[in-house]
Amino acid sequence: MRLLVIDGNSIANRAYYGIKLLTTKDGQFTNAVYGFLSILIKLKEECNPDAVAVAFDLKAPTFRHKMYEEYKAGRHGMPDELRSQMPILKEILGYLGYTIVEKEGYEADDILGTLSAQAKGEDRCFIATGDRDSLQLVSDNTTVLLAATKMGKATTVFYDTDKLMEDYGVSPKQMIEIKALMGDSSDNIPGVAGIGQKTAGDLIQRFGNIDYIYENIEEIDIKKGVREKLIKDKDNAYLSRQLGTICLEAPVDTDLNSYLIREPDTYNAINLLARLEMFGMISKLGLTETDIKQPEKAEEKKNILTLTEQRDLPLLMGEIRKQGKAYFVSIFDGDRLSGMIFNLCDRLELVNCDCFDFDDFVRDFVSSEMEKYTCDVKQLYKYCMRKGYELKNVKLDVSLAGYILNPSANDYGILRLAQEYFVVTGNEIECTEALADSARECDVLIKLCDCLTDKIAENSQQTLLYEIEMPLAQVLASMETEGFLVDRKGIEDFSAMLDERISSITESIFEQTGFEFNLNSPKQLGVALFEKLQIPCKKKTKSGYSTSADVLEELADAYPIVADILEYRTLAKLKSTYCDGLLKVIADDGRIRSTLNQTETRTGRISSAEPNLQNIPVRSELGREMRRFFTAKEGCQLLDADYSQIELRVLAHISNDENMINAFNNGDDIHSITASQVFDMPIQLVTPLMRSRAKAVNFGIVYGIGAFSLAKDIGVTRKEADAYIKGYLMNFSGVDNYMKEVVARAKTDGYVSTLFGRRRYLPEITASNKMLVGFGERVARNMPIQGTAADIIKIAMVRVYNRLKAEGMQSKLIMQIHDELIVEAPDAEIEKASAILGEEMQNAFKMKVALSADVHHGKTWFEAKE
DNA sequence: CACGTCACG
DNA sequence: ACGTACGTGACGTGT
Repeated sequence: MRLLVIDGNSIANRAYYGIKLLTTKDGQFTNAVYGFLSILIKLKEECNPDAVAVAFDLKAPTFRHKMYEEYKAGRHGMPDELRSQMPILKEILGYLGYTIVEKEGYEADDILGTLSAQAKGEDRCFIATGDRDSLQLVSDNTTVLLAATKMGKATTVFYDTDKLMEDYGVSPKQMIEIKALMGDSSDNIPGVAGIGQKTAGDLIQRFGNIDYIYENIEEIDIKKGVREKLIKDKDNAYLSRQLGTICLEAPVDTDLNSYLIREPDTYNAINLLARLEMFGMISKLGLTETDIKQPEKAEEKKNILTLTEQRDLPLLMGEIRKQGKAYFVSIFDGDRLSGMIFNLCDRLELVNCDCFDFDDFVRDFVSSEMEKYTCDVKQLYKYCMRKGYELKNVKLDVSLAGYILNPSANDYGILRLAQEYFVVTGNEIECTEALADSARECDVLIKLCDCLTDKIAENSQQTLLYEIEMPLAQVLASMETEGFLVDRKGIEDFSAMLDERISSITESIFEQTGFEFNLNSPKQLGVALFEKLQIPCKKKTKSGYSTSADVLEELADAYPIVADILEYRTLAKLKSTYCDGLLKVIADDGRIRSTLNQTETRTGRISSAEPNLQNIPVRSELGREMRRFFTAKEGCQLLDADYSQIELRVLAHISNDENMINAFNNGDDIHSITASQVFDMPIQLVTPLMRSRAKAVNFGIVYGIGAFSLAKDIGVTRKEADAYIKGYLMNFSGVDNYMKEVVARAKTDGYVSTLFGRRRYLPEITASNKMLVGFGERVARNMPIQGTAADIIKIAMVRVYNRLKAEGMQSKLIMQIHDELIVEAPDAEIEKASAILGEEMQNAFKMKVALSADVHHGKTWFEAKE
């Protein structure tokens, strides 16, 4: 028999500290469980055991150990975030078929020792632990697997007697002798004061054990100081040996047959893992839903995927219509719709467009009034737009519903959502491998829709889902389809110009250093600047010197080379990301089509990717030039409208701060007003410096503020920054109250929400890690503001899109940059479209302060930004 | 694939 | 004593 004995506490500890904190959305920490299971999978592969015992500490708090516990509680005690995971870990291990061993008054170590001693006659015994204490248990047939984390990757080192001799130069038994001398602070074993690992190892290698050492203490060849220390702590050495010897006779079940791996309880295991939101782990552990023996399931439903023949399409359409609601998934192969699967309750029906032409069917289906329930509807909207079909009456996109219910996930696919919301059907589907996932998606779709619809109603998030996100999907589809026309030649020329400037600045830099290196490597740059050139280093990162712009800027005046490097960075960024990056993605028609993600951000904003058009340079003069290459097509102009101070206006509204509301309603410049109030002087006397500091304070408030960071940002002392914040919160007491309230609510509810009910869960806000709590609090202060602003511009987008369409105009919304919308409008429509844009943005939502949006137009984005 | 850096709101 | 503003995405290096 091959026996694997795991030190449960030690491995859980390694897992907990080796993996960043993870939580489910309702706040249950899961990282230790996740890490433990990952290690377990690896161990099983490496050891191929027949029997597994997982040992846990269960120590009675005796007097001696009480001190030890208290000591541990102060320094290395088990944090609550880990403690809460232990029962769950034990539960899942049980379901997976492993036996847990624990005994009142004994540590896991003792159980490892006892079972390994018991396994003497067996083929092999493996002990898995993170703790070097157990190395004394190594024997001819007992191998200790030491789990360690190197560079964030879990590694195991196999210790047999040879390896032990190689690393420590001693036998397993002698490990105890070493410990007797060096002690172990984490286990409260005193050892001999002043003797560390090095000396202890050396002594035992030379003399074998402490008995010999003490019997011959005067004769043996050791340094005087060492001899004195040994004599002084002789009692401690013997006590330590006793304490450090692992018990081999713990009263646990020693019949190794009791630890044979059992058949897993798949049903409970999967359900628990799903509750822990560890969906990937289910398959990693080799559990599959079809394995589930569903105890309480009465109906023996078996879904069969049938292929619709061309001639049966009208029949299928009739059947869907009869059902009233169409539940379907679309299968895309790139931009091509390669098939659709419909859920007809008693079976799944595949319409495979590779077999025949089904354009007519698709057109009839999408443009029918049938209620449609599906997933990733933006993709289908885009397909329909390209084909010139109208997609009507989409009732639900489960991805969007999932995102509204919890925006912190990374995957909003049907199968993951089904697991998250316990929609497990276990139906077997007969179909080919290629279609398996789509078929399973379609299979769970009805139940998932019902479940998510209920949850949305429970949370009162109907408006958000049905009035904002669902209609927005179509708007985004249209924007993605339109794309943004760019001037390829312009970018190419700009790129060539940058190239020349980069060459010359590179040359100049290497002339100054006297040697060449890779300027793009922060590592090499750090070495060059701070070692070879001896420039004083201001800040370090975990992997070396920091060479970020804020550090370099401080050095730029004193060292011309640093200024050159900053310029190089600017030019290199412009060239690689903005010139070369964009040139790569220009379509044949000269337009760039970015993907606008609707389920990406935790605040409700949309994000833009491949390429990201939401971060085209604007702040620097040279970078801003890029915007000259984003243009309107022949006969059109770009309209650019941006909200003025939308986040601060939102803050004024939701905090109901009279002072701030009045400032906005008077049409005052908010940063100047803030300055005049924080610095307590008439607005006419506010200097530009004061205004800019006040502006930073306003930003800080929106971001959740800390005096330290504000100080760093505006270059004043911490104390001054603190005074600014205090002054701010005194003057804007409504804001002060709001900030306190929102944090308190986050702590009681576990989430914060926007004016429109968009939620973000903040499980970390009740953690014991102070940094994590601090982060949670800042997010709690920021998300409702950023998120409400995001809600508002989404409403505006839907309304602008619908108005332009309803009025039969050719103007198209083509881009959104968080508080800014861009429309491409035919010259003849400029005025009307501008008016629509401005009106819809300003009227998107009525608050206690009016929303204000400025609209400008021009041939290029550069010109349209006034 | 993670990290450092930097572009935007 | 320590680390410190919110939300994103892309590029290049180096493990």
